[in-house]
Amino acid sequence: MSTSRGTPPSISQTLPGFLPGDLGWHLGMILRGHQLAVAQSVAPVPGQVRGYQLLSTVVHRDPANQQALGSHLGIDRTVLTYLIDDLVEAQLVERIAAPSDRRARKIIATARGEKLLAELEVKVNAAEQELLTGLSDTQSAQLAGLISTLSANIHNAQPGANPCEAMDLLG
Amino acid sequence: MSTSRGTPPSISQTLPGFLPGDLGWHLGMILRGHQLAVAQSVAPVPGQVRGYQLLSTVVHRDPANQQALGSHLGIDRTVLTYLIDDLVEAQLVERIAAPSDRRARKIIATARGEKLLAELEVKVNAAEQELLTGLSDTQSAQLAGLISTLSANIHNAQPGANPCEAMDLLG
DNA sequence: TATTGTTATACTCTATAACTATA
DNA sequence: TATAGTTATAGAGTATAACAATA
Repeated sequence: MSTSRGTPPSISQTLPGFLPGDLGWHLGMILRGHQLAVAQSVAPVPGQVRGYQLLSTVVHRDPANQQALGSHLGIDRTVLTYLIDDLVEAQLVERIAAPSDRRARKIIATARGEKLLAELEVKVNAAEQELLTGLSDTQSAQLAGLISTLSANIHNAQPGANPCEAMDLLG
Repeated sequence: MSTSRGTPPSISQTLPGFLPGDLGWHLGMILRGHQLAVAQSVAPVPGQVRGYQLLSTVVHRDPANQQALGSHLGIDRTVLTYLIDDLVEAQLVERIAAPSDRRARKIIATARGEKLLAELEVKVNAAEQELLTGLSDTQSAQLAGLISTLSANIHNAQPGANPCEAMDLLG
């Protein structure tokens, strides 16, 4: 019932006490810690971390329409509508007609939104650094590289059901 | 407004395109990928990944009572009651009187629960390995070590609001 | 008085389906 | 016919408060 040939050691066997499924447990723990750490920083934006990520994506990645934006954030389009509504009401973003498709709408940041994002990024950056206290610079860089690689792999391995496939449509 | 002195490079500066807050974005992406990857494997257990993690925790970590179990899983006690109810109904776990405290109840796995867990662990292990396809053995081991360290740091840094502080009470 | 677990209630988040306007 | 976005409804998940039993 075990792996029969000389298969590579599973992640559950690389560390003592690392059980099958613990990968998800640790990830959930870290993600909760992250959200707790940045919650105060992103409080001025509606929708907690989601709202911050939306604003950041709009400014830095310039998605062509709401679908691309929602796909990147892993948010369903029906949920995204309400979240954008809140940010529009806070005068942080606005909807404009997409240049190539009259059905679609492009989300752009207002001057106020860009200014707020710049301020929040300083705080979020500090919160993330504090979260990583205990890891050396080398370890932090290793972690950043590994999770980038892994999320890219997940992106490519599940082209049908992944939450960021539409990022190719940016611009 | 930037960091004034020679502070160590933040994780947002260690990789191109790594923005403040992207740590949470990548973690969320990987966590969703993980849950998607193991969802089919853990389907026989009520409560999805949560139910599997509960069963795994009960068998391998033997928490003293429901509070310790819920703290480890990051589940509120009011939610835990219903989740345990479902697993009890499926005859995978049962509630027994805690030896040291007549208020508390200890959750133990039934023979059926232990047998099912052993079967599911093989599948979960395979699913996690597939999720890590693209990472070398060395990289997988690095990742396992880093997220273990990081979740332990989060555990220690937030003794009041962390979800696994009660793991000291195990046994 | 504080804690463990349960229950009830309400709130949030998310998923499903129907609708419009465009392609 | 298919797609982008909106809206409404229902469902799952989560949080708050009150309660009984025990420390």
